[in-house]
Amino acid sequence: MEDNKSTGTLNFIEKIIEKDIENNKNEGKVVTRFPPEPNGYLHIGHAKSICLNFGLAEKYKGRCHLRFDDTNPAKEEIEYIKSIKEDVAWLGFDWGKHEYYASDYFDRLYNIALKLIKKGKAYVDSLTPEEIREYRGTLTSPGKNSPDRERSVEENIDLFERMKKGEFEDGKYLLRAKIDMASPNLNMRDPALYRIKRMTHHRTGDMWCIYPMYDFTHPLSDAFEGITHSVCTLEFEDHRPLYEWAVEESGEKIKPQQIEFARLNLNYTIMSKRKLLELVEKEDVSGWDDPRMPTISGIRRRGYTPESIRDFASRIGVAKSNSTVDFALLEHCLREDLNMKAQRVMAVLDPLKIVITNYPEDKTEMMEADNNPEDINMGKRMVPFSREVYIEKDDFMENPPKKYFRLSPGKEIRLKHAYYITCTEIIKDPGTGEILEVHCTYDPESRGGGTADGRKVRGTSHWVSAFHAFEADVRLYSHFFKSENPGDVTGNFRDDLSENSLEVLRGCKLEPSLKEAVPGQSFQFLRKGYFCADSVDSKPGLPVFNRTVSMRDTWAKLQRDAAKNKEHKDIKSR
RNA sequence: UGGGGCGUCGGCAAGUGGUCAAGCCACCGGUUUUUGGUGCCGGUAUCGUAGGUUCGAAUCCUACCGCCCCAGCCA
Repeated sequence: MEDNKSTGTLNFIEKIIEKDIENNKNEGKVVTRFPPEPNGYLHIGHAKSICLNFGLAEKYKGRCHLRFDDTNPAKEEIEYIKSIKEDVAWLGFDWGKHEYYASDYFDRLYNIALKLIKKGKAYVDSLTPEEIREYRGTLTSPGKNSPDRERSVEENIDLFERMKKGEFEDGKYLLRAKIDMASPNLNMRDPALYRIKRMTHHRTGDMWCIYPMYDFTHPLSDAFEGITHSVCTLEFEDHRPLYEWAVEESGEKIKPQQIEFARLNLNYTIMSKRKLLELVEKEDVSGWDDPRMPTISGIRRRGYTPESIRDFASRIGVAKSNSTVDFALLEHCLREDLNMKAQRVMAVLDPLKIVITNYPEDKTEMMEADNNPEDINMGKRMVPFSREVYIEKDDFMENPPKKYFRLSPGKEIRLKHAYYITCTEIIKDPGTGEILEVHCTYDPESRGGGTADGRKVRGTSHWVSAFHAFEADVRLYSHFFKSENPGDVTGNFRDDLSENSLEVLRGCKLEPSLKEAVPGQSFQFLRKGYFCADSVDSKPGLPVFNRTVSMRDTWAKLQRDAAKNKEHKDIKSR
């Protein structure tokens, strides 16, 4: 991971590594790994871990392995492997030839298990799952030894081999480590090493009837690959003694060191694969890549950039305290990145027609517009202007409040890159009173958006020529959950699903250049936010846009605060 | 009542005995602005609590308090 952006201070893992390098531990090598289980899509929390592990390898000139922890055929699928690889690569990391599968180690793992049995460090247990639980004891009382604990080595070997051959039904026997049933650490009370699961594995097929447990597989896989620093999340802290036991007993040369850090929590977001799967299965979302999902594929489709995610990861830091990061930080990182990169473009999402009465009816002018004022190298483009244009409905008010400097009767505003216009008349539906269109006059001297007399025009609106506009759907996304900590109150996170996290706007008026938008391409819709052509639903010449994030909007915020204050006053005066 | 962790500004997070307790996000002011965007300037903590050690402690010691994780043949 990059240094903490401004200060270059090291996080606690970097400190450990630098000390290890100083002491020439592992000959100064740094090898990390990202070890997903292929049973779901990666999410932003995984991104933190990916950036950490690959970042560490980059920083210390080592390498980072991508290893699929595929020891449980009941939950894992090929589809997930594909998506995981895509997501890691999209984030900008390259594992090169170091793509591994725990299932590739099944033979070696089996042999080490045999070795443990021969050393008297493992035994085959015939207790039922219920009995095992009873024998384990509780948090405050020690467990007791299984009657099978002193089974002879010969008998253990025989039974284990027959487990492998598939002679027994699932659950009949279990290979357990012989450690200490009285350990205050429950993980050390003779943990399971191998269970019988007569099930087809997505990679090894029907070759195996027994599968190794995580606590056995993980440390040994690390050791096999020469991992020096095995970085995982806090909940594995208790497993560390077992991790070290396994590495030690295996006799492998490299002794990887497990280091735990706090996983990412984000407010307004859930980060559990189980819960995300539930959203997919119950069709609360369109799929794993629904733009509201915190999955990497979801935020990618939403329009987030890999750079912004990496920046986010570097800013949140790495530590051991359980913490919840403010979603606003993620949005900030995104805006900062897109501000420099996204082409500016004009799109009217909620159109109101403006007729410029003193502008020739059949005239079209091409107005020159900056593609990005932050980067002149992005050049300019020409935008057609004509007698009738659309502006946003909320850029006009018949009876404006104080400090409203958009269009209103008698007021003059600037149409960005075009002309000053002054409101002269409001045309309403005689029946409903609804505003149908607004008539204005323009100042021909203000072409391009300024005048020689230098008069100040405070309001500037974006616009689209009615004649040249093309229509498209735009999707507005907002927080998926209405509470910061979904499920906090009722215990069910789905109760906090926001009912308006997706708003589809039909027939938005877009400037013609947008017709050519490429799926996945990001734009700044001037004054509205950053939008991205949807990579699934866009068709050639007919893009659909997703709002990635809105612009910061101090005016809207002022309005909200004012409304809130009024509400409070109303309540008080009652 | 067992074991393992964690407690520094509203949210992250530096700091590991010695000038004013970094920085970022958020928030609040001001300024610039052909995006009420961006940029720029400024503002906002005495470190879970209570004792102790010391000339001096967020940093050391003691005792409390609070929060998280662990009793899958899941990872």
